[in-house]
Amino acid sequence: MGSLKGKGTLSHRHPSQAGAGFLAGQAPRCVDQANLDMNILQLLRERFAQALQNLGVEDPQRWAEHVVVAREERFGHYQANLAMPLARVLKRPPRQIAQQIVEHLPVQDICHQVEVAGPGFINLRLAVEFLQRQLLTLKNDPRLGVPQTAHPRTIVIDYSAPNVAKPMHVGHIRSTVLGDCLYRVLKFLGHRVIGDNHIGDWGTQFGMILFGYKHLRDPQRWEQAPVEELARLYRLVNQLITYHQKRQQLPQLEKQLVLAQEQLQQLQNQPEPASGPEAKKHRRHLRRLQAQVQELQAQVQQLQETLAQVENDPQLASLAQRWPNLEQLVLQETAKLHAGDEENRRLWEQFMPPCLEVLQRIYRRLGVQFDVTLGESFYHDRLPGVVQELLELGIAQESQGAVCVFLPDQQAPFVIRKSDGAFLYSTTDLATIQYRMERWAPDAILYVVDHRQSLHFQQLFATARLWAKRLQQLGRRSPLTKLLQTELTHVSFGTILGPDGKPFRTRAGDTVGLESLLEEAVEHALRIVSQNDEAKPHGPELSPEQRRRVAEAVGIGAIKYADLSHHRTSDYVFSYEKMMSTTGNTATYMQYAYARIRSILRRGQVDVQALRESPQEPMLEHPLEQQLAWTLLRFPEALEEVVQDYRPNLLTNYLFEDLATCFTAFYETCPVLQAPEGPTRYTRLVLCDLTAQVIRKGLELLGIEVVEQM
RNA sequence: GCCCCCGUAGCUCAACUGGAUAGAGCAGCGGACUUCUAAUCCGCAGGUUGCAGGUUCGAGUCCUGCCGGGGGUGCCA
Repeated sequence: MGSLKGKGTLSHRHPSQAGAGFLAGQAPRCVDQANLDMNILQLLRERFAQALQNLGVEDPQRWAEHVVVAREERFGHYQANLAMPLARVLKRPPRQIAQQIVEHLPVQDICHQVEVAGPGFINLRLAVEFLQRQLLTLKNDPRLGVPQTAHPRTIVIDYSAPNVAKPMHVGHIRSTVLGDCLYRVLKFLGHRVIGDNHIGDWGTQFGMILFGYKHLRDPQRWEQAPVEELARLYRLVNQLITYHQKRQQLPQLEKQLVLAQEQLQQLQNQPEPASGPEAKKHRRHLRRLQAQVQELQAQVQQLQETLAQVENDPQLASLAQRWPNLEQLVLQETAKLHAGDEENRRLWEQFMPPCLEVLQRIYRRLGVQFDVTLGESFYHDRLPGVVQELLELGIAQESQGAVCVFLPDQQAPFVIRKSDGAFLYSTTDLATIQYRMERWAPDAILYVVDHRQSLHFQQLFATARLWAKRLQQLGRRSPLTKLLQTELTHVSFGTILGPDGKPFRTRAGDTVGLESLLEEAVEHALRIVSQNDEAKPHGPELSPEQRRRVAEAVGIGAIKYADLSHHRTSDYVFSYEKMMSTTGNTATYMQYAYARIRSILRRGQVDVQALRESPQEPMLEHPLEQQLAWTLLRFPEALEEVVQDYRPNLLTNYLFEDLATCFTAFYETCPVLQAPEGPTRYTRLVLCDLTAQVIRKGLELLGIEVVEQM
């Protein structure tokens, strides 16, 4: 895998933590046109397309997309803002066009009111009868109105991707949780989805445990708990290597600090320009330098602390002294593994199963699954061939001893083989694309990886496309040529921050282990659950065992929901308090809402199955009932939006802002069990049951569990 | 230096891809519990969409230039 230098903390795909941003994919997205027959929006768009076609408008489908959910309640349920732009094309007044569309619009069975407003907005109000009919179908639909797509695509999702030799940490949450959610949603919509955990099982970190095993192993611990021992060895070797690196860095860093301080001093002594752009520049420069000095001071201090940790521990200090060139030794172990050294291969095979088991333990707890787990080692054999082929095709060339791909409009080359002959992350990723095309010929490959790797993916995608294109030009038959029709998207995401607004770390500057993080969340949840249970008006209802189960769902759910409810490209602050707040947009609130509804059905001894199977059409009298019915019917629309830009927070928005809010309003004003026996009570029970089902399904698609009672 | 991303209420997000008076939720303030689980609900307040131009019937959204923040940048992943 190469040098240990560099800034990574030696984790696969997710080296550490920081910043925000994302790179848009360039190929077609997972948008599906003629998809949802129970999707009201889709239905209306189709009707608009018909009307437009009759009016002789070109490309009616595209224009019909201007039909959207009404921006405000007073505009009705849906609105169409297409007459204005259409006016430019048809060269007629927009109001007139709107009027004409309305006259040709076949929506009598859907809407009870269609009106033209303002400069040419078309506002649509759904008919109560329509809502009632739809609700009747919906209430016994296990898919809750979400049809299977008519155009299934094959989609590979590359997510989680931890390093096997190293414990998972906070940096793995987002990729794992986001990827899992997208996996669930796409699958539910009827696509053929392949979840691939591209683990790091062949890199330097393995060299570390090989070295550790050979020289630092505690035989007794190894006998008793091999996995824990390997983790300990990894941490130990890593700590020693880091020590040496930092030892080397310190003088330089100190020099930098002095330099920056001098510069600052100098600038401060200079007379400040009176005004104008010069003064501005001066101030800006000053600010930057001040920030730099502060940053450097903090770094130096942290570095010294890290060094002291080793030096003040006699055992660690002696180990550090014993192997001053540990880095090289570890690299040698890695190189031997790659070269097929018998002993290292044997150890690798011995280590892998327990390492995978550790990962599996976390995935089980998180409820995350993969279809395949093909790590770096799996592609090992392909790497020389990939480089060879790219050289032959003239896509790559030798430069300064390394093999590089020089891409147009990019100053930095894409290095695919180092000057020492070793392969890189880039090589493996190319081989992985090749393999995925051979095996699945996917329509899309999604990489759920943090935003800092956007350049890498830009280069990777460009290189892979170049490769496919050249093969096609040469008329060679290769599964790779299909890549030209394949969507390649870097689903990037921002950083999880600590309370200080900096990447989430322990006080010592280490990353936080994922397992302890989950543990703490569940503990926190247990306190909340117990507190609530004890405060119930008729006394506690949950046994200790039940409380523990609920706490597990609440704690894990909170972490996931916090992640998924934020815009994926932005950073967010990790806080147990916030994520388990009982008010607001949290899993806890949604789970509670679910439990509450279930409690109603339980208390009323409602036969849910009979309720769902009843042929009786609900009767929506109260405006809030109608509102709730409509919101329930919009579930498919929400999922469609999620998939459009791979944004789960649009699902959480729907569940909380639209559905839960609407439900509680209904719940406050429309008594359910106390309503007189008959259509009203029946309808309200149906609404309750459906809300519960949609919440449950929605949370399930987010990878979050519900509980019947809490 | 160069490249990429971001900037909307104190905070977290919307605004359906150029449409109507920029909307929600937290937090803040004021109300409502012998409850269908108050882990709730109702109301109030909160904005020059970082700044300045431009494109047009119409800009938070598109273009240009600034300001501010983050990330990346030839052999880490």
